[in-house]
This record gives sequence, structure tokens and C-alpha cells, in this order.
Amino acid sequence: MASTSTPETGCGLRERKKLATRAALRHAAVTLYRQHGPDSVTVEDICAAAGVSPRTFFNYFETKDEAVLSFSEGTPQRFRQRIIERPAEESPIQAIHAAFAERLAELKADETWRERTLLLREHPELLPRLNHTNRAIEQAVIDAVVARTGLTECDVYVRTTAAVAFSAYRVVIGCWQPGTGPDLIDLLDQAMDLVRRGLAPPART
Amino acid sequence: MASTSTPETGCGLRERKKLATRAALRHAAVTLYRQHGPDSVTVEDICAAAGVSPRTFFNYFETKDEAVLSFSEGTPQRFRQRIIERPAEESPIQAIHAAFAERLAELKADETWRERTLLLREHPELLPRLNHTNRAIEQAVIDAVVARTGLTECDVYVRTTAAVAFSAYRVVIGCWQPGTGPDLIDLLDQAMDLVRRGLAPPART
DNA sequence: TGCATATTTGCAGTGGCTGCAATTATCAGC
DNA sequence: GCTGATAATTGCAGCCACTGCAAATATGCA
Repeated sequence: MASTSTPETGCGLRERKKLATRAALRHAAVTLYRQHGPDSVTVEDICAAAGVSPRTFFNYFETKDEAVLSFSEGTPQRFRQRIIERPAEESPIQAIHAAFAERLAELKADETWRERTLLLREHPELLPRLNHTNRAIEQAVIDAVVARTGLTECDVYVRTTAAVAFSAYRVVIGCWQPGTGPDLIDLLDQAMDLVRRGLAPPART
Repeated sequence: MASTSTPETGCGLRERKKLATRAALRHAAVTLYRQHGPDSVTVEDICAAAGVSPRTFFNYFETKDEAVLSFSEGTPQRFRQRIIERPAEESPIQAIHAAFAERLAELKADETWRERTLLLREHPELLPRLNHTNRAIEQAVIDAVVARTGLTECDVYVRTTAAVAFSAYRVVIGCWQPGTGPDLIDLLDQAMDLVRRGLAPPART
């Protein structure tokens, strides 16, 4: 449990209880969302399943969906850092590609992430509500490109690169079919290859 | 007024009244949003300004934001059609580029669109809530690429092309500075050029 | 004019979300 | 262990977005 939380668990009882409550709420929310559909689950239901009062829910999450959709703290920062730390000779898009590949390799093994991915496939109406999270990550990519190039945040090259790379990343996750289809990383390579070639149409078979 | 509505105004009084009410609600919503900020405006406020009952608001729009953010009916279909009708010798990305350029040329002249653009600049917290609209347009682009290539909707090339092109389009609108900066269409050409070159880093000056 | 049909409205209710103040649980010093 | 400072949980009252339903009103048409 709490697999999306930062591993440095505080030693105090208080800290541990908070982590546990957070995890319980997350788990209850995902489970109930998958069982009954997002709109048929109330905050009250989630709290009943997690054993806390409804009011407490909003001490942990700002919105009902956040219990299901939010990443662990620091995810955008880690994206940024990873891209920045790639070898200097890589072009921005290459560095982003490599950083995304590293990240996907981790996520493939993360049980919580896989469950959330399933949930999003079962209830696509949730996708729009991911926007808050997505924007944070896209901003992280922008920051990283700024750091690598010295250009400004408003530069068209900077913004286009970040937006294009991130949309390829999302496409890949959207196309992925756990189990049956090609591997996540292979899909990412495929999409990034298309981008590198300027989206030239594929040869007809 | 009602500049985002389809021009074929029905001749009957009923039709005209509905159009007028819709336009009044839209106008009141945008004005109040700009004056007081989206979260300080209630549906009741909007209805008071438009002279209808609060219950009526929800006969016209599904959510409060929709009065401000939704496009006119048929916008996605028109996007799709425009892309499909480009000359067959153009590659998908070229066809999308051309269709987007046509669309932007229209929008530049649309008073309502400019006002909404200003609103989004003043209150960026609204951007995530555009997702509903954005997804409809991206789907239209996907459909168009499917029609042009005969590939399936789930094909990685199809999805990547649509997502990348549309994200470039959004970047352009986001970077645009009405009045002071470069022209919208020039920005689009710039971004699409970057995409065609596979986001190769710009030459250092 | 008068009937069929659309539109508007009021009303009652659900549920997300918030501020506040009271209660309960943890912690640190002794 | 005991105690006061501090933090987390909870209940409560309330705002507001949004919905279904049925009554009232406006429009279109014969």
C-alpha cells in the first residue's frame, strides 16, 4: 500500500497514521470507482470504506477525484530532474524520450499505477479530469527544456517540444494494451520515431 | 451577438428567442467571469444578468463553465471536414496544418473568440476545464486522419499525428500575444515547421 | 380562436466542498 | 507515567452546482 507515496516514512506514529489513512482512502476510492463507476460513488462511501469521517477526506484531498487521480508528491520535479540530467550531447527531444522511457519502465512495475490505468480504460470519462496532473508534468518538461537550452519559457521551440513530446507520451499510454499488445517502451520508441521523422506517413504495405 | 452560433437562423420566433437566450447567457457569463473571476460568479448571477431563471440555464448548458467555454455546435465536424477535403497529395500533417491555418484565420476575426482568449489569459485556471472541448476536436482530427489514410483509429501513427498536431495548435494559441507579437498564422507555421523537422534544436545565434 | 407542442419556471432534493469550533490523539519535557 | 502544547479528526451548518418532475406559460398551426 501507499506505493505512490515517497518512501521516506517518518518514524513518528502520527506520520505513519497519516500515511495509512491516505493510502486507505486512495485504495477505497480506486476500488469503489472500479466497482460502481466514478459518478455512483460518493465521498461518504469512500470514507465509510476507509473508516474515517467524510470531513476528514477533504483534509487529505482537495476533490473527490484527487484520491484516485493524483500522483505522489514530487513526481513533476522528478520528471524535470531526470530530463535535465541526461547527457548534454542529447537533443532536448532525445533527452525527454530517454527520461520518459526510464519512467515508463518504473511505472510498468507499479501496481497502483497499473490499477489506475485499468480504471481509466474502464471509465474514460475520467480522462479529462487528469488535466490538473498533466499540466504539472508538462510544465516540468518545459522547465527542463529551458534548463537544457537556455531559451525562455515562452519560446515556441520550447513549448512545442514539451507539448509534442508529452502528447506522444500520453498517446502511448492510451494505446497500450497490457498483456496482449506490444511493450510500453516499444510503443514509446515507435511514437518518438514518428516524431523524429516529422510524422512522415508510414510506407503503405 | 451569438457570433459562435451557426448562421442559419431559423425563421420562427421560437428559434430566434432560443438563439437570443443562448447568446445572452453566454455574453453575461463571459462578462461576469472577466469582471469578478470564474469562482466568484454563480449561475444565479449569470441568470440575473441574462434575465432568465436559474433552472433555465441548465436547459442550455450542462455546466456553468460551458456557457463560457463551449464552441458552437458542429465545430469538431467542420474541423474534420476541412482536413478531409485537403488535396489528396498532402501528407496528413500537411493537411492538418493547412486546415488549422484556415481555421485560425477565421478565428482571428471572431470577436467572441478573441474575448474568450482574453478571458483564458486572465484566468488560466479555466484552461483545464477546456478539456471537454479539446477532446472533441482531437477526436475530429483522429477521424480525419483515419479517413485520409485508411488506417485504424487505434493506430499509433494516427494517434500520434493527431495529438502532436493538435498540441502544436494549442501551443500557438497559448504563445500568441494579440497586438504585440507575431501573427497567429506565422506562429502556426513556425510550430509546424519545428514538427516537420522532428523538433531538431534551433541553431544557436 | 383553440388545440398541440416547446419552453420556462419553481420546488424539492442530492452531493461536493468549506469554515468553524469542539473533541480526541500524539508528542515532548519532566 | 503525567501534563501541557500541538496536530488530526469530527460534527455541524451552510453554499452552490446540478437534476427530475410537474405546473405554468409561450409559440406554432389549423
